[in-house]
Amino acid sequence: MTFKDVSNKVDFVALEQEILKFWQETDAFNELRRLRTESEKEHGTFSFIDGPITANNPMGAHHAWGRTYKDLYQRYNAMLGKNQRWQNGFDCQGLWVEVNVEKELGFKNKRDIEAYGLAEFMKLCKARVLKYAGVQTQQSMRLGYWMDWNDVDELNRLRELLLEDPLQEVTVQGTHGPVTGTVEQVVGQLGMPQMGGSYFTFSDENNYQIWRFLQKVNERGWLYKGRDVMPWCARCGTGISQHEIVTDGYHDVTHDSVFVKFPLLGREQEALLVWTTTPWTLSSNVAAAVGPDLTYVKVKAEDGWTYYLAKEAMQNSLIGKNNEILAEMKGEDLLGWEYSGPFDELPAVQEAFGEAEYTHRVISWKDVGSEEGTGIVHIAPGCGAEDFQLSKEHDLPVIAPLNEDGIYLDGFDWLSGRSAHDVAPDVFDNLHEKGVYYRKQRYSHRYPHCWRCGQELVYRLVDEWFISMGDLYDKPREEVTAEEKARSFRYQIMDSVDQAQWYPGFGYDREMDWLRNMHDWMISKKRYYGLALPIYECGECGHFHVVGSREELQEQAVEGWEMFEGHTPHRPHIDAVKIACPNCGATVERIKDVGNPWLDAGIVGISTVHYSTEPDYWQKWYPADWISESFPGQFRNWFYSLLAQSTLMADGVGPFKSLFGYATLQAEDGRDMHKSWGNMIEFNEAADRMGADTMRWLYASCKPEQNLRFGYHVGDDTRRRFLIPLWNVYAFFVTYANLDGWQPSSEQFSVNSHQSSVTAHAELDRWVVERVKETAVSVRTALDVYDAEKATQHLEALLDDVSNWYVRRSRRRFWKSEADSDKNAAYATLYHVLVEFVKLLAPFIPFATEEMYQNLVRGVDETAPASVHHCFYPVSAADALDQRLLAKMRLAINAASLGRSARSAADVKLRQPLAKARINVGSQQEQQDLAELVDVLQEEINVKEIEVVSEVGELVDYKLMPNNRALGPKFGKLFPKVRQVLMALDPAEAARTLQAGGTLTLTVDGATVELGGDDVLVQTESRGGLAVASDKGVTVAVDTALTPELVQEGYARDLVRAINNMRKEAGLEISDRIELGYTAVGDVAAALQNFADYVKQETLTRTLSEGLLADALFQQTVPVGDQEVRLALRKAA
RNA sequence: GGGCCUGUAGCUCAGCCGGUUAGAGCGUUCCUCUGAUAAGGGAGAGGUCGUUGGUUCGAGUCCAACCAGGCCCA
Repeated sequence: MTFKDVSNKVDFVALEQEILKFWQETDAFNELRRLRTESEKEHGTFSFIDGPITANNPMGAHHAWGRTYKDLYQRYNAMLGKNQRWQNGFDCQGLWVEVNVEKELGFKNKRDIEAYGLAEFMKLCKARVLKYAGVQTQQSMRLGYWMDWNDVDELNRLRELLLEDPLQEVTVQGTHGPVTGTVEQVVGQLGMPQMGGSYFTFSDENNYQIWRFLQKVNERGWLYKGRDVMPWCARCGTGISQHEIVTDGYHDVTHDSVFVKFPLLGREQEALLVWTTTPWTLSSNVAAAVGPDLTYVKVKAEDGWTYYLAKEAMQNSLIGKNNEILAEMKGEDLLGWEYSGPFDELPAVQEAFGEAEYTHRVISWKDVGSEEGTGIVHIAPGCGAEDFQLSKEHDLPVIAPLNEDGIYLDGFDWLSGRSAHDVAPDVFDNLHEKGVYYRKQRYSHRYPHCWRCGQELVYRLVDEWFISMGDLYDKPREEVTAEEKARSFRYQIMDSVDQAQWYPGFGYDREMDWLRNMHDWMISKKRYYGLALPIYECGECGHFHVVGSREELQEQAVEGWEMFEGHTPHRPHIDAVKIACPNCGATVERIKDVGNPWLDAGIVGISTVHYSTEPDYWQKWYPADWISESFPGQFRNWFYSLLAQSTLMADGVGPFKSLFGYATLQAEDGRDMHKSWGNMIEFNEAADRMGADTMRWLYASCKPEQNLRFGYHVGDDTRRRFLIPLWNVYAFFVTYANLDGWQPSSEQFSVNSHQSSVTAHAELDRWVVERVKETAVSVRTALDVYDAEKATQHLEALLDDVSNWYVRRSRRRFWKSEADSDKNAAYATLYHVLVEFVKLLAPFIPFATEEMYQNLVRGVDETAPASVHHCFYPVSAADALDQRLLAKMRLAINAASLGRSARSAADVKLRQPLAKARINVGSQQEQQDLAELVDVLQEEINVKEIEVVSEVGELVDYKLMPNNRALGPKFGKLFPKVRQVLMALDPAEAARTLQAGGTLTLTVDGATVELGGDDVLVQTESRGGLAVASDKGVTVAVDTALTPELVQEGYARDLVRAINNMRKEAGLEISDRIELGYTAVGDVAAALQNFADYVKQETLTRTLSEGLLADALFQQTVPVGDQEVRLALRKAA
């Protein structure tokens, strides 16, 4: 036996596990790396920089989508011979890790962390990262993702040792030998050249490169400390940057909003009516804003008060119907009016107003509208971003009420010490007591929430560190001068965006849109576990200094270095180091803030390609040829930070040449996947139930720019549509090749060296080989522009042609017992097709293709590459394809399909032979092709004769249609009448005139109109009584008249089918001979006599005799024609 | 509040510069083929092209408004 036997009942999941073991045992990935190091000289490199995955949880099905693309294109490029870095990345620092560790420890807020101890807390954060890096590594391998993965056991060992004691010595196996150090030091070197494996953003190198980046930012004068009102999470105790808040952060919630009276000074029972959705901010009210152009009214209300509010807001605001309008005025008429505020009794308010010598007053703000609220807006500059802006314009005092935890500071009387989140009811009561409460209202709106912990945000006045994005000049980009560009970071980043190809194209516009609109980048976070911002702000003189490296810090350190020595640059140890202020010499400590996590992810374009240590390596791999991530979110996150940091570090050379983005993975019900909704699919579950190849084919074949609906139903569909038919072809080949003991010859396959003696078969062989070549061309073309969807379509079309035409048409060549040149050609051809097909498919479905390759190729040729993934991708010249042959066979496939369709329309089953089919095609070439294909078509359509007719009118009726596109513009309003007259003509006659090149002369409204061939479309439609089918210029008609001979032959075929079915049910081998007995009368009996040879041959029957067999192995009664036939068989000796 | 996208069969989606009778896949019903088949082939049923106006000889396609959903930015 040449090949390992293959069952057509395949368990893909079990097979994938076998292949994983095989790859591990043969060290297949590392062998590929060795091979590509060698082929690099000839084929060059493919540089991929991985966007880090957050090492915080197990992977979901959505991660597998992205990782399928990443693996697919890396494998494809490997098969092009290109060398690669194969480095995966883990995102390791930031709030998400902290939040989860806090949860595990049952912590409520930041104070719990401080009490627990920073050093211990950091240790747990790093350990959590190592744990999930291990989990995700395992899962990625299960997907078939080939990368330079870390040994998962080693990651777990480091994690355990770290938890035990970070300062104990450890030795691990590195790329060029053992690496020794404390556990903390070794973990800090993960992913570095001496260690290999995935990069980890908590590595020393990553952190120090961000230091260098921030130093450069500062050198340009773009780094500054800003005071602003920012969205703030009270639970996490940190500001949330603009990058983080949009979309993900907004949720619909319902709050109690309140209408409050702001009594006007010096007027009795007169007040501004003001509305707010955030009652806790009333304590910090400073002003009331009106729209200068809005119309306001003075209203005598039912409660005896006189209110001022926007006219349009009356209905939504005032209680009752008996409110009398006393006067109308413009908003600007109210400006400067003074009022008493709702919390004037609070010490903090009195202090702020006293210092500023200010009273509450009405100010103007053009953005005030009257659709919501009262048209008079409560302004609290310490509690709202727009309010804060206004305070700068109008020189208003700022009252900031909250501390980091969202608790009222001292000076707010009864509010002090309470959380802003739950004071609303008491604020209402308090307003009531003071007589300024009007009413409350339930109000639903989109309100920002913390993207990590889910709590509602508040707006809080803070000091944070920012990177300036620079001016946005009010002119087209091409007019921005070099000097202006040098000042504005955003324009430099735009230039990097220009340097890349964006797939799909709208990604370019989205990124540009973000760059035009983005604010300065807030990079600080008042947290613990993350990048230690290397900013040293002098308490004496106010100067701040940025340290650019560990070495610089050591040089400048004046105390605390020994506390830090030997540690990774994280809190708390880094905080011990103090430097001398370069300006005044005072001792300065690091600001306590850590960095925005997108700094960690964005620097990897620099830090992972040996930027500072190996310039040659850096030059070789930067910029990346390709990066890929999911679109939503990444324009303002990873794409943005990668572009920004790389552009500055690489002096204007953008980080990637092409970017491929894809949309969002949804559940089959069309909703986002959420654990709590029960529609979440974990990666492991999907891989175990569906199989990784199935997932990969599903992902590769979908439209990347559209949201993908993922689930087990689409999985089943994908497997049935592609993997199973592919496997069946493979199993068919192996089954028969083994039966025949066929084996591939050692010389290179060529059609000529394996030519069938049967002309038609030789042509079929040549055709399928051309189809493979054609597919290789189109798949390469698609993959070269990252169009996996198109590539899979070509590959599916090839499978259809191989399975449903080539193998089906060739089946008998494999069955027959003589081992002649025809059979050998069939084997050689199908073998060649399968091997090439498997290579074409290898990047898409690495498991099944490996299995097939091992059996088909490696099993018979020990000199072949050890894995299909070590092979080169099939290559063909597009201009050398035999287009004639391809078109000819396409015509045959098309005509056969139409023939079956015509039979079906006439309700004649395919087993019933018919006398004749008539076929019409347009061109001479096609007519000639058809004439050469009559044998094929006779078999396919099951007719005795094929007649090629040159005149389609013999098969169908003509129908005339106006060519609207031509006639519409020509006749305009007259067109309907022209159309009417045209339709009234005799279609057959008119068609003949036009086909002869003549023109039609019509009389329309007394005028004469000439219509030529371009003006009229001649269509055909089935003629009543004929079985006809027509498509794309091909028309097939079948003659459905039956003769007794045809009927008998049909019976014979029915019997063959029934007998073969019995053989199968009786459990006979395909090659077993049988003896057969029957009882039948009339036509059926005649059929068995007249077609005895045919029946015997088709069923491997030695003797066919009337009457039932005495010791039958199997017998059955089957319906044939209108009678029941009794059949009995036994195995022949 | 501004901007963008989407709305076509039960489901998922095509539909070019406005042009004839609006298509495909899945599902469904019926038929058929099958010694590679967990497959294949054919036919049928299934549509107010989100709504309302407009432009035009002609609108799924262009324009306007509205409705619904999504996204981006305030």
